[in-house]
Amino acid sequence: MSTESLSQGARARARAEITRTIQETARRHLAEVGPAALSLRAIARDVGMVSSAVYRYFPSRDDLLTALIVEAYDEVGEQAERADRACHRADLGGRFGAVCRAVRDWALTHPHEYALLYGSPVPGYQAPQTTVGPASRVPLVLLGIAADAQRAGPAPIAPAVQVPDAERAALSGIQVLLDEPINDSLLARCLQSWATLFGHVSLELFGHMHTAVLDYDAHFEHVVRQLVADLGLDR
Amino acid sequence: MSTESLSQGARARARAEITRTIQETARRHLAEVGPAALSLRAIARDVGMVSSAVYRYFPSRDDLLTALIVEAYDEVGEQAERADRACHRADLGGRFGAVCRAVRDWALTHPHEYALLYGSPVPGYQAPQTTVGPASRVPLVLLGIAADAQRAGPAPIAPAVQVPDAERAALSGIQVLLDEPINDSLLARCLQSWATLFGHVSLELFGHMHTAVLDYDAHFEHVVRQLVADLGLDR
DNA sequence: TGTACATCAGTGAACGCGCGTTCACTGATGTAC
DNA sequence: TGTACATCAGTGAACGCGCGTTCACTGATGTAC
Repeated sequence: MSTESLSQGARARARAEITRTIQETARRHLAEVGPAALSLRAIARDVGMVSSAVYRYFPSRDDLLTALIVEAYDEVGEQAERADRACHRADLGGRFGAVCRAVRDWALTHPHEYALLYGSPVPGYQAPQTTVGPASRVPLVLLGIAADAQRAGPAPIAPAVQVPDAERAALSGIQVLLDEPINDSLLARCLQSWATLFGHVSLELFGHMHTAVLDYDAHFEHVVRQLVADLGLDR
Repeated sequence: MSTESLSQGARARARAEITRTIQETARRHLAEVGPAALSLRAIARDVGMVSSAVYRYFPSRDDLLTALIVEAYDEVGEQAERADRACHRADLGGRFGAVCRAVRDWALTHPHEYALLYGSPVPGYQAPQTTVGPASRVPLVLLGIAADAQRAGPAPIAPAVQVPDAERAALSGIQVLLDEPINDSLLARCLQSWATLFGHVSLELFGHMHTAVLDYDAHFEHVVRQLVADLGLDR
């Protein structure tokens, strides 16, 4: 008998397991039909319950959605963190590229989940505070690389436009989240690369590069290399 | 009597007018409830018809959606073109910035339309060939600026990463669409800026910059200025 | 250790709603002679 | 110019479907004495 079952009792254990089953089934449905067509009734049917029984586990459809969103954010976040960790700390360009690739790979293998997180907001759904932490994992990985770059000393960084006061102020909200402040020019570049990364993935995944770009992989690789150069990470 | 009414006859004229009314009503609904909640029945109700009557004008919900998509693409496209035209031809940086601002402004004032075009694909909907032309208006404006930049002669362009053969090949699909080829390095940068632009707008509009970036306008302006510099348009 | 009671998972029916699409039909508008 | 016929817009009912959520209830599992 595991500690878990000892500490929980059979009822609580069953409850946890069924909650998990429902969420896994929901996740499978999400992957197959997408966020818009996700149906509590269909999930219940698939689990083998009557639809009203699901309410014992999730108070509403939105709560189930929240669970899925958090799970998905955690998944991309972890992929990104793992990719970062697998690189030598000093290989800043390698780390940045690995993170970008991890995000894109996850998106390509989980298109509907990606759309749930980064596509159109689900109508009527208001994301609760719970999602904020998981949602910031990927950005934090990118910022971590920027922080290490700064710590490594001034780089032959690509000529960056001067940061005006307005932008400095706009970025101060991020600065307070960081252990030590990042020079604004690098921080701005970092945010810009964040937009480029997700912009590229969204345009690709949502079909806007169709017929124009012939080889998505090659183009993405090139863009990443260019971003590394622009961030001054290729030393 | 207008030429239109003469050449068309009363029935055809009425038909055109009602078709327009339906589409305008649909557009209003789209702006209010978003693509996912768009309902043919609700539109018909609002127009003052029975739902089945709409089928005299649009063979299916998807055809109505296509009309809205084309209309929206044409709208952003025209805004972008107009913004470009309003600048001095030689002011390449100014033109690029104006186009970026036009796209973002349109997105901010038409969030649901933006989501329809650049957000998650509508489930079950397959965009027909008709949308391709209107969809490429914005990219073509950006490419036009790049072409003019090239025509203006070599620029003190920001150090660009060398374009490998794979990327060159990936971009050849765009080259054939252009009047005269653009140097691959600039073309790659141009596509990258396209991703940054739409990435920024999507992240902003879909709520991912919340609490992190404090002043969206200021940050966007800075990113645009940086893009102009990276593209070598600030001469 | 055994019994009485409380807790809780799951049922099944119902509420109230909405959707896209089809089809036979009516009645007005246009067309051809 | 007037009449017969064809075209076509719009109606209203129906098909068949699905959804999220509530609620009174049953019966099994746990808890306290």
